[in-house]
Amino acid sequence: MLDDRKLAVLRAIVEDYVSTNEPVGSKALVEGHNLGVSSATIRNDMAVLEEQGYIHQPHTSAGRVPTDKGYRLFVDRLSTIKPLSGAERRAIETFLSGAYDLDAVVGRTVRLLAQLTRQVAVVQYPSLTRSSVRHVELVPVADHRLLLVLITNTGRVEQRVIETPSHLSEESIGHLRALLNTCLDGCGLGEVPNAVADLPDRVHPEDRPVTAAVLSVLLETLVEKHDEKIVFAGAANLASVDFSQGLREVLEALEEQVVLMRLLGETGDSSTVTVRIGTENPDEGLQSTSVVVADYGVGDMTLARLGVLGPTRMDYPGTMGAVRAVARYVGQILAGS
Amino acid sequence: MLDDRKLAVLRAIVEDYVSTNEPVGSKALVEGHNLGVSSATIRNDMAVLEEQGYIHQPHTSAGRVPTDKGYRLFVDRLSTIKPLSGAERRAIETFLSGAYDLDAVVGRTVRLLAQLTRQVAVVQYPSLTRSSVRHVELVPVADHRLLLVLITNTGRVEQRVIETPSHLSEESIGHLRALLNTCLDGCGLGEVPNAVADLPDRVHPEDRPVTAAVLSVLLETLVEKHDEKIVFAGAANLASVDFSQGLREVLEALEEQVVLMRLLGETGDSSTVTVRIGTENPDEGLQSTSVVVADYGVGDMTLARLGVLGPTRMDYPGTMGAVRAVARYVGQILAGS
DNA sequence: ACTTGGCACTCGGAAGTATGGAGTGCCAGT
DNA sequence: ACTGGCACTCCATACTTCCGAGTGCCAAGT
Repeated sequence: MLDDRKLAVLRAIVEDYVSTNEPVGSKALVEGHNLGVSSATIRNDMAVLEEQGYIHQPHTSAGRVPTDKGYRLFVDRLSTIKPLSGAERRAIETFLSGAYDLDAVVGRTVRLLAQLTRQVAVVQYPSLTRSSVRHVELVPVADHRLLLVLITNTGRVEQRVIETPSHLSEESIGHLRALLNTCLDGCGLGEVPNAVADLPDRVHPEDRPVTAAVLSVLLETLVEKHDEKIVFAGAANLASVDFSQGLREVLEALEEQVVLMRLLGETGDSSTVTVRIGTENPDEGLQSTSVVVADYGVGDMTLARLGVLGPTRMDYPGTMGAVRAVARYVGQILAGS
Repeated sequence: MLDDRKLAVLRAIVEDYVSTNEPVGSKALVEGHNLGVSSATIRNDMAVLEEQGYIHQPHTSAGRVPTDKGYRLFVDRLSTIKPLSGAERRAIETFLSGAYDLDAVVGRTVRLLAQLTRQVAVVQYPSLTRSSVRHVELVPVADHRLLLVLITNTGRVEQRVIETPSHLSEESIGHLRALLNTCLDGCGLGEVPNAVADLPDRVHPEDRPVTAAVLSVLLETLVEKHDEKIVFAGAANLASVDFSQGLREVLEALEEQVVLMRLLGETGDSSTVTVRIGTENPDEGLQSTSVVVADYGVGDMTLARLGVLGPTRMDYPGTMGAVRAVARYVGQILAGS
């Protein structure tokens, strides 16, 4: 259906359009990319490509612009992920290595990715559900108040204040703490409810109400924090692109946690980097943007996702390279901390 | 210099311009606000106001637009802070009361304020330096690793991992924990360095290296977190306003912690709400924006600031009302938690 | 000493009118 | 199957015109 030359033409169109932001015509193509044929031939090829829906001309007598379908083909078959330059790698390394806690890691990552790609970066915090309990701590902070601190193996720390029905002695607290930790050490967060089910029966009867209160807060915390936290950075980069009136919508979408969740959504197959182009996006306001997403994690355990959002007219190979590289580095950093 | 009628004219100009976003002419003024004089008189007044620099005409034969100086006069002498409607108050209350931890409080506050004012909201986390220690916790998480958790009376929780030079027994940890807490309970964060100065001498000699490590991390944490955390929301609201090309700059400024810090900067006098208009702003990219800032805190202790950023052409009375109200509610919420 | 109606003047913005050129589609020739 | 040539389309730009909102000023009125 599409011979090699037509594919080459499509690739050339995408590349030129991405770099110039102007519809590209047959003449420019033969000059810029030595295709070895004349502009008339190219025009014929372009006519075919247009008929198949890969490119589109804004008006008669204008050059061609890739369609979403055209970008899709380009990403799937015509481009290879571009590895980062040495300088960029070093930049990533130094930028990320100074991070001392999870917030810092995520914060730096998102800024780094935004800067590297000159687009909007989105990073999801490591999943709670897929991580496990490293430690539970109970701290009395006032007479009828306990602070519950939950530390996961991914370095995430959640804390909640518990109002206790009655006063607790240091001893009871110590006992409860010990119990909790033996029950839960290394326990996957999903299994916590089961693991603590019989706890109330194992404490001194008069401590049961307190235990129940603690457990209910603990379980609540797990449920509430189940929806993952997501941050973004680089919104300023949107301003330079000219979205046809859609800028406001894009910004609005970015501020909705739910939309961001969907945005990183299912990373389809298990390939390293997933790309969602234009109308392939679920959200209404993002129909003229593309998203490049990668999983990140420690070892072969996927913890969460990160990605980049930009106009469909985007440097896909470069962006994919940056996203992949950053995802890897973050995994390493998390593993080492 | 400026008689009452001229002030009334200025007020009318500001109000009209804010609501219509179009330069306002003498005719529109006499029609909209019953000033009791003819348009010719108004024109004379406007000429004076212009000469004094309170208003400005974009081009000959256009209406007048307030200058920064004009807005300043309006804010200082011509307007009163507009209290919120009952519905708005209730909205604030229900929206904020569901927050369970500091992150949630701040997160909800910033979104609420953005929605209420339809502008960009900025909220600073409660200051660490002005708060005090409620509890310090040491948790062993691995063989040579301790987690230090610092809980302040404002509900803020900081955690850091400590690499210890040698293994610590549960007992030593318990001892150290107890020591730390007796030393530091209720201690202002600024006084921490003094309070712990003699700690190494009070532990068992063989625990001294570990103690030193813990203390150094503790002090580090205090220093690092000294620069306050700031979040913003509502960037989408910027898109609806038309900044003369400056949108990108504004977005960039918003993403710089440092700039945000300066933005909330000195709340000049101790009045409830401070307004900084246009070129009064320190930052270059924000010369065409105004900022409305208020302190918030518990009782009469100021913890931090929050505010709103928008175009100089802004509904000052309404915005000031919203900022003041939200600041008060946040204080209440923090006091109650 | 203000205020007012009248009037000439200015100038930006909208709407209409050329014009140039980039790009196309098609066709006949190699 | 490719190429050069050619007529055609139509967007972008620049230029002109024109309308009207708004002004400043002045002379007359209170």
